Amino acid sequence: MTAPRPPRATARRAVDADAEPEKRRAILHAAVRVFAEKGYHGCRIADVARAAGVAYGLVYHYFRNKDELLESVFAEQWTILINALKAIDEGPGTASDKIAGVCSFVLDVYKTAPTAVRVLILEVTRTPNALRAGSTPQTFATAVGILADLVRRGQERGELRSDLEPVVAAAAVLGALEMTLTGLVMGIVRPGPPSEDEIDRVKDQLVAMVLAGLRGQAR
Amino acid sequence: MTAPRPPRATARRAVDADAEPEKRRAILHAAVRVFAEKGYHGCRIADVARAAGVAYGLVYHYFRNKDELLESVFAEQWTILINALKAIDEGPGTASDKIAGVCSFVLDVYKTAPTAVRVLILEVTRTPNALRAGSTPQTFATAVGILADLVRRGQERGELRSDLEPVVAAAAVLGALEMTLTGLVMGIVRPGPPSEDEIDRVKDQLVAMVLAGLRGQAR
Amino acid sequence: MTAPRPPRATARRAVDADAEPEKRRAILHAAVRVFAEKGYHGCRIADVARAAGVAYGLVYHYFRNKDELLESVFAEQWTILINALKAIDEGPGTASDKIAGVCSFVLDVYKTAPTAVRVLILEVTRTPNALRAGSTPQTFATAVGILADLVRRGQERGELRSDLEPVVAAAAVLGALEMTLTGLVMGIVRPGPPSEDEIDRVKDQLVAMVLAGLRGQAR
Amino acid sequence: MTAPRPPRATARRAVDADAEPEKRRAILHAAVRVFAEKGYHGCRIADVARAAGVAYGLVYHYFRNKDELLESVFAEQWTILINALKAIDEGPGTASDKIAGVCSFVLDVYKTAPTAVRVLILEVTRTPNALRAGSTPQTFATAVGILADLVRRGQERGELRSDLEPVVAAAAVLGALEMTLTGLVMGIVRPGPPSEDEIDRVKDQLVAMVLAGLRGQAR
DNA sequence: AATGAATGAGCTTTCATTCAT
DNA sequence: CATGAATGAAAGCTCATTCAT
Repeated sequence: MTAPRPPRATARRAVDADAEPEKRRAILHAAVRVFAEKGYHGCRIADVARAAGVAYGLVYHYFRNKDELLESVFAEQWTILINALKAIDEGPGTASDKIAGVCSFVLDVYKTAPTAVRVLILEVTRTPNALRAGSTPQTFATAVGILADLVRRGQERGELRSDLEPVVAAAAVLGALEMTLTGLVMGIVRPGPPSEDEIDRVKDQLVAMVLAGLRGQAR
Repeated sequence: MTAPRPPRATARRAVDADAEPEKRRAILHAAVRVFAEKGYHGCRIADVARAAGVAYGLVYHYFRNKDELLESVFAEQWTILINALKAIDEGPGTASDKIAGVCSFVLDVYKTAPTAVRVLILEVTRTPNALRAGSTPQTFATAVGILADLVRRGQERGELRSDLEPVVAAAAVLGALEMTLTGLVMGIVRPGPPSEDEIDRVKDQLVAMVLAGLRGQAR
Repeated sequence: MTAPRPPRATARRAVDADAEPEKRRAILHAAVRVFAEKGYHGCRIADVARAAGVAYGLVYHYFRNKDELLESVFAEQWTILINALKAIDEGPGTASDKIAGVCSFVLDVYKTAPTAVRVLILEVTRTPNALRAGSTPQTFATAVGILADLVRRGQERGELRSDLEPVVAAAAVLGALEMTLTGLVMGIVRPGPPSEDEIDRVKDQLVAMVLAGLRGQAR
Repeated sequence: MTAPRPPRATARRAVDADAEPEKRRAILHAAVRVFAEKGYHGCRIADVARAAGVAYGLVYHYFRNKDELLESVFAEQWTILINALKAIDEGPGTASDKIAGVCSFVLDVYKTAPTAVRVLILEVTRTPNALRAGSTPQTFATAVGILADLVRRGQERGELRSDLEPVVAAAAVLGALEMTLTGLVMGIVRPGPPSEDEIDRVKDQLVAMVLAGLRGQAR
């Protein structure tokens, strides 16, 4: 999930000066879980603290208030996604490969960390304005932007149809991805939590559909 | 305190017996606006009452509680959408025509009632479970179901590619529609509120993309 | 205490449109008591509500928050004092009479409403800045100003010594009044709550001292 | 983390054994400032630590708790005042001289340490009971007592009028002193922080007024 | 001696809901 | 029908105090 960092020269001192305190991490992770479970307003600080196994007040030691905590949750999740998008973008392959890669990435992460993905994708656009002001809108735009660039270059190389505005195409792809996920999560595709196989099958269909949509038929 | 009002000239009362009271409508409409503006939890009864220009308590005269009010909002909006989908579904034309019709319908409604559309589409999956139990989940499933049927018949008639599960395809189409809308609303496609022309342009691109995706590659 | 309003033509309807709600008054009065008893920070909203015999939330129905409540307490008390000062100022008598009248007024009110006086006099200058910004500083200045005017006119008429700046003299008089009261309240003059006789005796001494100070000896 | 400091050249340490640690002083001084600025309840331990430039926990190393810290602040300030009063009391001169001396002392100290004086004089009577139990009430009474003694001896020597109870007179003098100071501090006498000259001018007027008040009219 | 993370009781504030008029 | 005052549970936030290092 996190890009592989270059190994340290010296292995000692895992805890360095600017390292993030362990409990801060615990709180952040707990927040993701609780948030995913209960949504923005259902997510009580007390719940987060309990889930993280820390005292109530410690949350306020690390985060100014509830909004800042949840902003941090978003920021972190988006950072992960955006880094992944960038890595895919800068990697090898055709535009089609990369778009397929994006779909795969999201659905693969979903397999291992469904709650995180739910938070990331489902809650983005429905958070209160106050929060959005913090970080989300730009980050959302950034994610769309990366995808749009990808589409644009595919168009320039004649790989993708050129009668679509890149941003529009990017948004549509992201939306298809999100709602498919939602359908999976909500048990609309098939009741109950989806199996890995099922996720893969859906992934293939999604990729096929998306690519066909972006290439368009010659007719 | 309240001055006695002059009695009505005509005995309309009997006729209005089962008509929806004007103030109930006002409350419902206000709820849509406030809900769209602030989201589920940010939407306070006091806000709705103020926006509707009625007294606080009247909301509780017409609705048992907040959840019932918001359920009603959803129910109303979904009913409109589902009726439209059914009408399109049952109307004439190929599956492609109908899918294009759905996209057109949603984006056209958006032109005249953007907030309502936002509520309808954006808030569906993020409302508390309590609410979903009420009406939303089924309705959401219903909408997806209609679209899926449409896809299925298209496949049976050889019009659409048959390597996609209808529900998956339906979800993807709905998602593409929703996120494109979101992009428009959030000013990601172009800053500022979109013009009608712009919405139409986006609509054409969306339809082209979606149909290509559902038909498969020309190869 | 409140200036007598012109009697209404019709005696009915004691509760008119702009009348202050009874419970609001109850809360305000309770606030004075609790505030006097426990000071600014010791004064909990819960205490005030209980003392007023109303529900917790009602306090917030009438006052935006704690600060606004306490500001109102101040404003009310000061209004009473300032009105009394003005009445004395505009009444008949020499400057000496009026100054004696002011001392008498304060100590007399103290006899009947000791807590109110304590709040008014003791807490004025020690309230957090936030509160002062609200109302107190101007009002305090106003009270001093009225006294200073009184002194000035006494000087102009040759009744009081003219080698004192009116504001300085006014502040000193007010201070002597306050601290004497404090001494009485804190049992420094004599242990236990002071009797009415005692208050009168102290009053006489105070007046004698203050007037002598403001007249100065010719020597 | 803290770099090792060079050892002292001279073995002063033994001598300093019972000396007050430098950081303790820093905390105490910081407490005076913060306390003066924000009042008892507005004064947070964190603020004091920050103002003193020491770690949070160190405050608790030197003081058992917040109350003890603030008691120490009071105790220190009052000790200074009471010592000065005693020195003046036991020194040479008439009662009038001594009373003038007290006024001068307070206003002179105010010139060099305005915040300390404010704390000392302004906060005395408004601190929570808990604190008073510690030290303040007695000390306050002590200060008044010394002044009262001074007045009594002046009366016995026929220097001051004898129709005043010494405690009452003492309280009034202290009050006049305090409120004049307050007026100065709050910019009621003249806007902005007072100049030294201004303080001196006010002092002369105050002394003249107080002495006239205590001597009574020659009649 | 010195540090600052960690704790949790206590208070303020919000807001859905009720109810008397 | 209509009103809005009244209620109180629930949640956010603060800050004195403790403790491991």
